[in-house]
Order: sequence, then C-alpha cells, then structure tokens
Amino acid sequence: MSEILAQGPGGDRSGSGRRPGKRAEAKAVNREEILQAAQRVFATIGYESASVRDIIRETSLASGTFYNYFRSKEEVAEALMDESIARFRARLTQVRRKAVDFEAYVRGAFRAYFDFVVEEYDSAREQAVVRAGHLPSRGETPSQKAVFEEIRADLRAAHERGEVPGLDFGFFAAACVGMAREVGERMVRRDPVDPGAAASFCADAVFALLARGPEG
Amino acid sequence: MSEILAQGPGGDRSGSGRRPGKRAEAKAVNREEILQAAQRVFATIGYESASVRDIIRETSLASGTFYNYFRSKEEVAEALMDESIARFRARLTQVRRKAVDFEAYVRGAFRAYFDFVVEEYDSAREQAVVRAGHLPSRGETPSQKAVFEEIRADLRAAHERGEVPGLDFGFFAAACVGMAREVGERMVRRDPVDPGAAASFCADAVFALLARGPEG
Amino acid sequence: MSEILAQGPGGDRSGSGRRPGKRAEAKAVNREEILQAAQRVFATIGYESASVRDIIRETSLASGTFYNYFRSKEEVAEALMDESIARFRARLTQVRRKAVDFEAYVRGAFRAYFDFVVEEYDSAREQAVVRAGHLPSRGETPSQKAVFEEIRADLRAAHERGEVPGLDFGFFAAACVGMAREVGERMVRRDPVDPGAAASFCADAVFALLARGPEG
Amino acid sequence: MSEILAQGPGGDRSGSGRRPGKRAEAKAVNREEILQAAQRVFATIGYESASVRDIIRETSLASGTFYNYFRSKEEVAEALMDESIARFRARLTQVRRKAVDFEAYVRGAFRAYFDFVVEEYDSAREQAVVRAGHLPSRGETPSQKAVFEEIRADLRAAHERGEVPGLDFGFFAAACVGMAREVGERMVRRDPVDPGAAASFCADAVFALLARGPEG
DNA sequence: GATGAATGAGATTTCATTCAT
DNA sequence: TATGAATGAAATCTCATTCAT
Repeated sequence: MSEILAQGPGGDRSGSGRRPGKRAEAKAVNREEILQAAQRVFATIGYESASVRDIIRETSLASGTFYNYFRSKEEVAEALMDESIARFRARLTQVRRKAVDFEAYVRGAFRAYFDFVVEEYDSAREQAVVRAGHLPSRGETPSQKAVFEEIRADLRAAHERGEVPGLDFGFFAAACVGMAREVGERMVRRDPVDPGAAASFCADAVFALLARGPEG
Repeated sequence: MSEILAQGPGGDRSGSGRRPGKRAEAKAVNREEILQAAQRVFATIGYESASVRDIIRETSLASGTFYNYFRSKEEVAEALMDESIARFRARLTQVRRKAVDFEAYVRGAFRAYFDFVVEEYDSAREQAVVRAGHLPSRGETPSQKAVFEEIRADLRAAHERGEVPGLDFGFFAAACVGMAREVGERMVRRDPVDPGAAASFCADAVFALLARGPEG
Repeated sequence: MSEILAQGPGGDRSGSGRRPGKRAEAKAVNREEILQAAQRVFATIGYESASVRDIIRETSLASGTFYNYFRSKEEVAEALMDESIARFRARLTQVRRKAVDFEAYVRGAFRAYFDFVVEEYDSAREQAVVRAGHLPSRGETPSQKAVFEEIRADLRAAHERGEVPGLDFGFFAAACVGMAREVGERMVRRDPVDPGAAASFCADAVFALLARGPEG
Repeated sequence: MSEILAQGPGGDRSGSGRRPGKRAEAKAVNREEILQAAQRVFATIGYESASVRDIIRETSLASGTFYNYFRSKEEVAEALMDESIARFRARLTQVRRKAVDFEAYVRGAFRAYFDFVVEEYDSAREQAVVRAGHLPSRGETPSQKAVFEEIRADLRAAHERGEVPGLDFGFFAAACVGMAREVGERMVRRDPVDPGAAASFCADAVFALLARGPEG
C-alpha cells in the first residue's frame, strides 16, 4: 500500500549534513518562541484582532526581533498552520504505509483526522486552535493543497489498482474533506467526544458511495 | 412533501398596517446602502483588510452614520451573511414545498445550493463573496444554524415517513453541508462551471449512503 | 442679627404673578429631569468624562431637547452647583436670622455647612456630589461669590457692631472658607462622621483668632 | 528643629554609579518636553479643554510618542502636579531644617508656601498653573498626601516637645492647608501681591488657635 | 543579531449640534 | 416643542515598521 505515496511530507533536509551552531540554535529557539506566542495569542483573542504587537508582547523578545523571523502576522499564521497540517500529513503518511488495503487506508485516514482534531481542539476557545478556519480565506496554504492532492492521488491510485470504480476524483476528494471538516466540528461539540464514531460514519459513507459506482 | 416544513423563513409581517414614514424609509435606505458598500468592499479588498472607514467611504453617508446602524464591521458582515443565507433558505423552502418525494427534495436542494453558489460567486475575487468561510469564526450565525436544523429536521421527518433508514442525523446533516461546501468550492473553479454535475454528485453520494442503511 | 444680610438668596420671582400653565410645567419637569440625570452622571463617571450624550441617555428625552434647556454640559453643571449652593445659602440665611449674637452666628454657620456636606456627600463616590471641586476652575460661580461676599459682609457688620476687632476681612473670610472646605473633606472620611465636632473645631479657631485681635 | 523631619523628599539615588546612555538621556529629554508642553497647554487653554493632541502639537515629537511616556492627559497632569508639589516639599524641608523653634517653622512654612504660589502663579491665566485645584478630583496624589502627613507629623512632634497643646491634629493640619489655599487665591488677586502679609495672617491665626489650647 | 524608542499614518469611535419631521 | 437621525470634525490610541544603539 505504501506505493500509493509518491513522496513524503518532505520538510527541509538541510539539517542533515551540518549540526546547527549556537547561532542557528538561538535562531530556532526564537522562531519557536514567536510561533508559540502567536498560537497562544490567536487562541486567546482570535486571529483577526491579534496584532504583531500582541505576539511580541507574549514573548521575551524585542519588537524589532520579530522582523528577523517573519514579515507579518499573516506569515506567522501560515507557518503555524503549515506546521499543524504537516503534523497531520505525517500521520496520514503513516496510515498509508501501514494500510494493507484501500479500506484500511480510508478508515485509518479518517480516524487519524478525527484524533488529530480532538488533540488540537481547544475547548476553552471552542475550536481547534489552528486550522483552516483560522485563516480567513479558507484552505489555500501549500500544505493544505498538498494534503488535498495526496488524497486525490490516493484515490486515483486505488482506482488504477482496481480497488475503486471510476469517479470524479476531484469532487470525491472534496466531498471527503468537507465531510471530515463538518463532522469534526460536530464531533467536538458532543459529549462524549467520540472520534471513532465520527471516523466510522465518514468511512461508511465513502464506501457506500464507492459501492454504488461511477453512476451514483 | 411540504409538510416537512413547519414554518418558512418568515420575517415579521407586523409592518403591514402602517406605512413607514419618511424617517423610517430613509433609515432602511441607508442601511441598505451600507450593506451594499460593505459587500463591494469585502469583494474588492477582502474582509480582513477592509475597515469601517473603507465601507463608509464607499457610501454617500457620513462616518458617524455608520454607527447608527452597525457597531462594527463584524456586525455588517454578519448581517450580510444572514441576508445571503436567508435568500438560500427561501429557495430551500420552495424546493421542499414542490418536492414530491425525498429524492426530489434532496436533488432539488443540492441543485438549489449550487445554483446559489454560482450566482453569488464573484469571479473577480475567485470566491463567493459572502459565505460562511468569509467570516473568520466559522459559521454560527442564527440563519446558518436555522438552515442546518431544517436539514436535520427534514431528514428526521423522512425517516419517520419510512423514506430513509435510521442514522446519526446530526452527522448526516453535517456531512451533507460539508460536501456541498467543498464540492461547491471546486465547482466554481472548473471550466465550465456545472452546478448540475455537482448536484448530481452530492445527491448520488447521499443516496448511496442511505441505501447502505444505518450500519454503513 | 438679620440686618447682617443685605439681600436674601434671591431666585427668580417671576413666578409670583402668574401661575405656570401646562406648558411651563412641562418645561420645568424636563429641566429638572435633565438636572437630576446630570447629577447622577457626574457622580457616576465624573464631571470631566461626562458628555451631553451621557446626560441625555439618562433621560427620557431626545437629544435635541437638551438644547432647549441648556447650551452645554458646563451650563448644566453650573445650574446644578448654583442650586446646591443656593440650598446652603438659604440655610445660612436662616442661621443669620436666628442668631442672637455673633458667636451664635459663627457656630451655627459652621454647623450648617458641615451638616450640608454630610447630606450632599455621596459615599459611593467618596466626595460631595456637587461642590466647588466638581467644577474644574475652583469656585467662581455667582452663587459662590455671593456666599463669600455675604460672609465678608457679616464679618464687617459684626465689626461695626463692635463684636469683632479690625481685621483683614477678605483674608479672614477666605480662611474660614478654606478651613471649612478642608476640614469638611477630612470629616466625611472619618468614622463616625461628626459634623458637630468639625463645627466646634472651626468655630473655636475663629474665636481664638478674633480674641487675639488685629495684631494676631 | 530638624529632628521633626524623619526623611526628606528623597528620590532614588540609584542612578549615581552608571551614566545613562544616549537612549536613556533621550527618554528623559522627551519626557521633560512633554511635561513642559502640557504645562504650557494647560496654562493657555485650561486643563479641561486641553487634549492629548494639543499637548503633542506643542512638542517636536510624534503623536504616538506621547503614549510611550504617559497613558493619558490625566497622567501627565498628575506628574506635573507631583513635580510641583515636590518642589514645594523640598522648600518645606529646608524651612524645617533651619527653624529654631516651632514659631519659626510655622512662619517660615506659610511664607514658603505663599512665595511658591506667587512664583507658580500665571497671571495670564489668573491662577496658579499647577495646583490641586486643577485636577478635577481634588487632591489625593502621593505627594499631596505626603505633604499633608508631614505637616501633621510636625504638629505632633511639636506637641511632644511641649510646644503646642493637645489638639485634633488631623483637623488642625486640614485647617492650615485650607487657609493657605484660600488665602493664597485671594492674595494673588490683590495688587500688590504680598506674600508676607498672607503668611503673617495665617501664622497669626495658627498661634491664636494654639494659644487658646485644646478646648478652643 | 537583538534591542526598544520613535514614527506618523490611520482606524475606531464619540461628540455636540443641527434640522427635517 | 419634542424628536432622533445625520453630520463630520476631532479625539484617542494602535499599529507595523524602522533604525540608531
């Protein structure tokens, strides 16, 4: 099943040859401090009303320092989201690797997603702290696109292996993503929160659709 | 089928007896002017970077006048969104009235939604001008909730009439909404834009799921 | 003793001949409503940060109506203060009438003042609600001046009657007023509040000074 | 006599070791510029009608800079007043040091106060530019309280040394302050302005009272 | 690279006042 | 006379960003 995956989530491989010096280390530390402060601030007062100032204030750094790392709050948010999505993407890759067949992949993928939502969900804010919804223009960061395309590619590959019938894979991937999002939102509002049930529901829906075939 | 609907989107008819005076008329006109200006501004420079100032500037009114009608740009956006959703809700009501059976209702509802998306989509901005996604905190305006609850009620009613099997109607409604959203986003990016195909895709998915029954 | 007083507290005698019609009555009611609202507002948020709007809002009247009665918040404040001082002035007049000699007048006057302070003192605000201190430029309303001049005249008259020695009556009246003010401020902060003690203290001081005679 | 004073107006001497860098120097300069501009503005158009804008305008600084130093016009005014009172407090300390007995202290203190009023009196505004009365809520800044308490302590100490009889020292200090204030106001309005006469008047009054003893 | 004060444009919002109804 | 929406000047304050230290 792992051949479904063209390439992994990537990430910079620059660190492999050379150990980071003290300078680079300090830089990484500062960057991380800013990111975490931003996370906190966004979660507390909301992305929109947050300002670069608010972020810096939550930091031990000086205002000017911010600009050595990011050009704007938008950039921080993107980095934050990208990190979040990258975390999910890594899990999706694991799922893909371990899956023995398409059904296992689908069920594992939904489960991974809903577990992820539960983990990142901040009950104080009544929302996942960093997610698509946080950035005003829904879902167009590179990582999001990448996840979407991976899902589409996975479906296509399954089709080529004869595991799923012919379909409009674009719509199909969109339907999966949309379902997962909305069902996820409802899931976290229920008590008890049950990612297993949410995953089953979505996976069942997908298999029902696939069983019907291309004509619907 | 029309018995599914308890009451339509309504709106108070209290105003019928007395004609509004010049004052009241002017107020309505001003409110509308602000709303349209806001719509224009959001479409042009985006919700986030828009300011109250920008909205006022697009208006023949004085700056202070804005605050006689709305307390913030968020409030205008909400009003704008509510109006938009109310328009869709009215169509959904029509669909429900005319539908001879549950299948007709489902197909009609998706078709109505995608037609609606096409109409409200602003190709210049590459997005539907006013929709849930536009407001940073995703979707919990009264109208949105109302639409969601209507859909859920429709499903339940159909279940009671024996037209659909037992299901987690909350998740099911969420899945429908999520699918419609994401598929709608993809639809408008395709050329040609084909709301019929999108509607068929989603309706088919729904019927596939329903055919499978509660166990998936 | 009553010959000390040149003229009484005055007030408009216009009402004497003609009974006020309904119109005039309504006017008086509105004026009073505004004054009381202003009193409340000043006591709550302070004179300086209060606005005409705040006053109107505390009223059943419309904004435009305010300007039929007062030209600005300053004017309301002055009216308020004048009313307050006029109330004290009336009492001072009573004291003067009843006093059998200068000592009785002085003791009665201080007592009247400290009783007055206690009554007008708003413990919530920790200050007398309407007093000189409320208007930024200390003490120059007509009523205040009038009270000051009455006191000076009383001293001079007593001097002419041989009850007090020759003195700088301007400074002497000022000293009395200043003592009364500051001692009053301290008095209301003590527990229990004891206007009798404050009055005794001040009166004693005055008589000590007078006993010493013009050379100090 | 100098043993009356426990500690002088003080101020931290911590800065002695290290010379302030250019940054710190600039900060001090800017702060001073704002304070002087505020002083000028208050004297010209009055405290109440002055705005932060007016103050900034009188400055070579940018508008935002104001807020690096003060949070509001109230805060500037308080700082200004505190500085003014601190100046007087320093003189009072000198008087206390040099006084050979209580009488010398009292006469010197009143003289110092009235001289001070004359110096700070702005004849253009017809009032002392910065004084308690200028701030709407009368007199409770730290420096004011400190001066009041010093006076009370001085009285108590004199009592312990047997120089003055037992008294209500709180009321007595209040009476001194009140007299000084009001007499000061009258003094500056006279022509010629005679601080010596004002001081004599007040000091005489105090000694008259003290000579009478606690029972009045 | 880090610092943090200065900048000044600009956003929000309030305000006193007017005036058509 | 009362009303209350409209006005637009003006006040407050924040902000992202720069740059001397």
